[in-house]
Amino acid sequence: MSKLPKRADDYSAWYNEIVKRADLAENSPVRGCMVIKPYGMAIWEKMQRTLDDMFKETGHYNAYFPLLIPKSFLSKEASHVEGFAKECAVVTHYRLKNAPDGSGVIVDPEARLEEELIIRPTSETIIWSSYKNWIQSYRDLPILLNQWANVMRWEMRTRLFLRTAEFLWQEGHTAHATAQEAIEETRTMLDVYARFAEETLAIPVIRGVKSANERFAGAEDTYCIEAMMQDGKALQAGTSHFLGQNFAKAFDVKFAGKDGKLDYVWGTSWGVSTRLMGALIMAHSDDNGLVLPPNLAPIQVVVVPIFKGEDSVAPLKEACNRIARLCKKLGISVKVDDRDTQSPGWKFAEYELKGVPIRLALGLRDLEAGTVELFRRDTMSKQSVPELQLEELLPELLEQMQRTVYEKALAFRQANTYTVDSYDDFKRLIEEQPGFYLAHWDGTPETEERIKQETKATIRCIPLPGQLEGIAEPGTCMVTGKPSQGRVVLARAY
RNA sequence: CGGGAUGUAGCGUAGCCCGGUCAUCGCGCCUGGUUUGGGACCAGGAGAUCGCAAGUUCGAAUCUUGCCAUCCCGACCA
Repeated sequence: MSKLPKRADDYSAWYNEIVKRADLAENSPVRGCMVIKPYGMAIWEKMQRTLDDMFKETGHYNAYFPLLIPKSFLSKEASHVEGFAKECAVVTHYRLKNAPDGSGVIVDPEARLEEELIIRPTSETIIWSSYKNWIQSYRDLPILLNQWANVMRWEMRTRLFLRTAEFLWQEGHTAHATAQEAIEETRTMLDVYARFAEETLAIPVIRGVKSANERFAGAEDTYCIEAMMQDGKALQAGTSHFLGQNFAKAFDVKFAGKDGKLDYVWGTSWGVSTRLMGALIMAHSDDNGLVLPPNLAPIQVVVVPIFKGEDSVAPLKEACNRIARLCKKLGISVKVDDRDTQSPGWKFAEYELKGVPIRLALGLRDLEAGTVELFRRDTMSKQSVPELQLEELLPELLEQMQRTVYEKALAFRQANTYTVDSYDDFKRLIEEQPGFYLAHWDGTPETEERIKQETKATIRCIPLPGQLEGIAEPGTCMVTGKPSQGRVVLARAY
């Protein structure tokens, strides 16, 4: 097996190769759609489990709504349909038949649907059509639902995990009696996402608000978490929307308050997708392959025996199994790879490619000395440790590695974040050194559009208070010189 | 969807310009043996209607046209 492309030579080739070689996903026969392979799915499942627990802790329940949405639903909220119309797949027929000329099957023209169905690009509309039936009184509120689902957006250019036509995600949809409560929900979920990104994915994020141009179609406000990838580009890792009464009005969802007056319900929606897999890869991995934070690694410790002659097999296997039992006792996911069909060197390279955090190798020398060779993936360093110390060492080390991976990503972001005051400087610097740029902006969509046209950079977010040092002071817009309340984050983005 | 490139075995490739024993090589795969402290070695073997479809021709991987897919650059986007 040859080496991966290097990040410095061709970042996107490196990304594409790592996804395939680490056995995460591959392209399918269907344009823009991916096959998520078992190892990739195992990582996604770990993300799901952690998030799902966090949603439940914050009072949410799971539900499931249909894949297909009546076409008429989508058009009820004007800006929503405008945002999604260009990328919808449509079901028009419900039957196939044999072609008269025997060439296969064709769509039966007799079986045309009365009303065409849209494959969901997101589920606000179908969910709010149900909420209309579920909500009459303030006593029915709040409704706090989440669903794990697939959605489809007919993208022009796709990349595995980062942008696929079909992707897996979760979408939360909540309904509230007051604007205040809905806004709090929006912020709570943003916080859940930020904690998940930082504690589980080990990716530092900036919490912020989107500018009007970048807002979700149908939302009053879109909050987001923005992460930096190793090529200095930004990736939106999660969004939480305050929907105001937009969908309640579109679907006529009213409730009677304590005072007996009817009012429209306030809504939120929030989601993260398999795109997080892309974020995970691009935030941490290196030229040797994946680097997984221990909290997400399907295999946290792999144990590899190094055989030497027939007589060494039984005792080495026994020692490996002894270590595996210890790991299980400690709640560490472990795999013993005692195949004699692959050489130790092959296995080393393989598990490095797959990002297994810790590798323990042991041969006859170790058996005699009572040691194992311990390799950690994040630093690519080896040391010999007494087997008896593993019980103490492994949990400690996994925890430490989780922190190290996070700190490395944070240091990278800090090293690639710049403050800039002149638009000419910005235009030059964004070419020379990709990263986050903190600059003053006059708050108008026109200026934002101009920056985007001229530099391909966008306003990633207006950071929430306390997110970044020294950006809260007022100043003047770097483009127009008009007043600005504080600095915003600009970057080129995925 | 606009501009560019590519498509030959599971993967990476040679051949294409100058149609005709050219389907080449490496990895991987299978069998047997020797091995195992950083992607082992030797011997033997299997595997390809040269992306798909039409056309030109006595003859097409090679020339022409259309389509499909992938990658890069734009527009769009989680």
